[in-house]
Amino acid sequence: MSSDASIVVGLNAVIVAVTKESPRILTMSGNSTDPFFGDPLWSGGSLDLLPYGPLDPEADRTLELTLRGWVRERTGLELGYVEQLYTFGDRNRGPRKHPQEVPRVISVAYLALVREGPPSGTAVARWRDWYTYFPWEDWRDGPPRAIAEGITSAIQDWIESADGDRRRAERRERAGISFGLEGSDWDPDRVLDRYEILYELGLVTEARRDADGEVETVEGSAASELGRPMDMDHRRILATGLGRIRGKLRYRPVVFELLPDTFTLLRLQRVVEALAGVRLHKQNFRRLVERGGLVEGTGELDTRTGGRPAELFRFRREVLRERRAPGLGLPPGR
Amino acid sequence: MSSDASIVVGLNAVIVAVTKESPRILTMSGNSTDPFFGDPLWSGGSLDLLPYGPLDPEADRTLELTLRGWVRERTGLELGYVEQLYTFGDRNRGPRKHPQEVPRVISVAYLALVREGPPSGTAVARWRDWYTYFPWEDWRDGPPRAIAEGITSAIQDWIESADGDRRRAERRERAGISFGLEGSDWDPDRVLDRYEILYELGLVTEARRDADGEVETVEGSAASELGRPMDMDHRRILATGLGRIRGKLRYRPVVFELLPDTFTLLRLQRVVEALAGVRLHKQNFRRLVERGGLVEGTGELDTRTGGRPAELFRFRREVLRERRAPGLGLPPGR
DNA sequence: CTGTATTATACTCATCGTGAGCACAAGAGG
DNA sequence: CCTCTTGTGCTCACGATGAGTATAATACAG
Repeated sequence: MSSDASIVVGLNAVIVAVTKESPRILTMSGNSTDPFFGDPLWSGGSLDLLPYGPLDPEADRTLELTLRGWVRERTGLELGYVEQLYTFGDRNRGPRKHPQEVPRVISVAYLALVREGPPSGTAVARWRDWYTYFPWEDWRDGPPRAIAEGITSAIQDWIESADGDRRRAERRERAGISFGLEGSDWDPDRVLDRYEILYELGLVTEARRDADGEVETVEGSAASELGRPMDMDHRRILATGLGRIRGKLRYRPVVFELLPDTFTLLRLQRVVEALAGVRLHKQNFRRLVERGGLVEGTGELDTRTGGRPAELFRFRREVLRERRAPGLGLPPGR
Repeated sequence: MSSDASIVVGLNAVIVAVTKESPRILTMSGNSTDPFFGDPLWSGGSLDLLPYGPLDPEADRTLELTLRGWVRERTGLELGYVEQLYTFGDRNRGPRKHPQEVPRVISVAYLALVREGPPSGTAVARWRDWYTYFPWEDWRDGPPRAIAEGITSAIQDWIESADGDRRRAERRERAGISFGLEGSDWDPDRVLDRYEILYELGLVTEARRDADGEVETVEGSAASELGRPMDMDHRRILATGLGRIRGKLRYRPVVFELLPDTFTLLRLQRVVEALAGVRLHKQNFRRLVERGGLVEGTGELDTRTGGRPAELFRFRREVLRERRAPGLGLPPGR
């Protein structure tokens, strides 16, 4: 039963780190012919890819161990927090080049957090700021240009162009919830919803590629594109990961996986803001984090702050036992 | 790459309904030779199973549609809310009967909610109260007997029997968080954590089965067992589903998928309590639900309440746009 | 060595959500 | 008519949260 050879199972990884105030993910260029990572037989060509590894049925006992193993081997990175993200198994994921020749691909995607460090292993991988792929998700310096120029009006057109009042209302509601229009707040977690709407609107390259057959985006061309595209459905996977980590921040102390052992409170805040794509109130953030028992001061000070020296803090692991949902950041909204 | 025939991909479903105050899941008896559901070639034998269906690579476009399709076909049920739960792919899932002959099985598990109704299709399926499988999870009438008689003391023994202070402290912490001992609250969501500890303790049948080779549990025997066992790792999958739905209740209005169009507030509360396994404060629940805009009254009254007639309410879908996390129930704790 | 910029940290205040209860309303059944 | 049962409105205390003011401690320019 279903041991048909036309099913392929692989693992994908969204590997996140934060450098300074920039959230980064590990990607590989599609041109690489890395024999282990990638090798996208049925992919589009030169576009970016998420790290990919096939599943060896004889290999490690668990999927997670398999993932940790090949990431270590190929990049030298030791993954900290790892969680399963989602399993993608729909047909027609990616360009419809030779639909009939393409096997059914089941990708089990994982989200992983690492402390920053250069990729050092055998793979051709590099860190990129994730807002390169999702420029409309970064609200730290006010509404992103992508939103102001184009997205909002494109959405209005899309709403107006629906057939009938009912469909129009549906679109209005959906867009409103996702993009925080008409009374709704902009919810940082809804990354996937937003990407999918933009896909439907044909505003991301992948949409046209999947529809028209093939659009080889040369580096630098299509300057008007919304964000850097990825191969296959990897940007969708990335959107899923981004949304997941933003949600997780609220109720699990996962940020600390991205930070060194000790850090100032501002550093912590900047990392949270980088992930959330939103600015936070400094004093309240401090209160939340200290009074919530998430951190404890080491007596030491960091003098490289530029102003008054800041105390260095460390994560209090005990908090896991004490509080139910020891997360932080991300205002709950209305 | 990995199109090896020794990988098998299938779908599992945790299908939930609530009858009166009893949360139920759809299970099948392992003895059935249903040609579609089940047919557990490498399973243990007579134990209960979750609905299972192989993945046909040629079939439906998405995994979720495949699932909806075969559930409709075999049980006549139209699934409401469906979400992907987790993908299980570890080796050695289930009895080690013939380890070498067993293919690597990747199971994509889904959580689905339905309004109650008898299974009517071609499959040999039946509803069971899920606390049959997890008797220690039902705190609606105070601490469950399973906790009082046995579990607590077994955990104490387990903690004491660890090698060294460090390991002892680790076990104490882990058990404390999971079972709400020593200052921690009992968190309804941690269903999987608890099941895994009981598994490690050897208190659930599956643990001994997996270790010893084979323990065929005859109906009625092993009265001292903690809960009704299931085949393979299906009880683990079920625990995952139970935990997920409890967590989801907090921030998504999923309960309404289990209720008829109109209902009294007490009915709603009972359903939430059934899922959460915890009693809630009536007046506050009412306030939460009404002032949160989750429901709206229809003028009608239900006179079959036993006391004063209660107003019938309906779910307000608009709430999805208005509030960020329109969930309910489950006290946040400490 | 003085002022200014920059960051760190303490404290206040209004508001709102939530846990816990009291009180009363409106039916059914003896 | 009394009592039981369920439904519904309201209060009160407390803690979490959003927003802002004030002050401390450093670097650096002039």
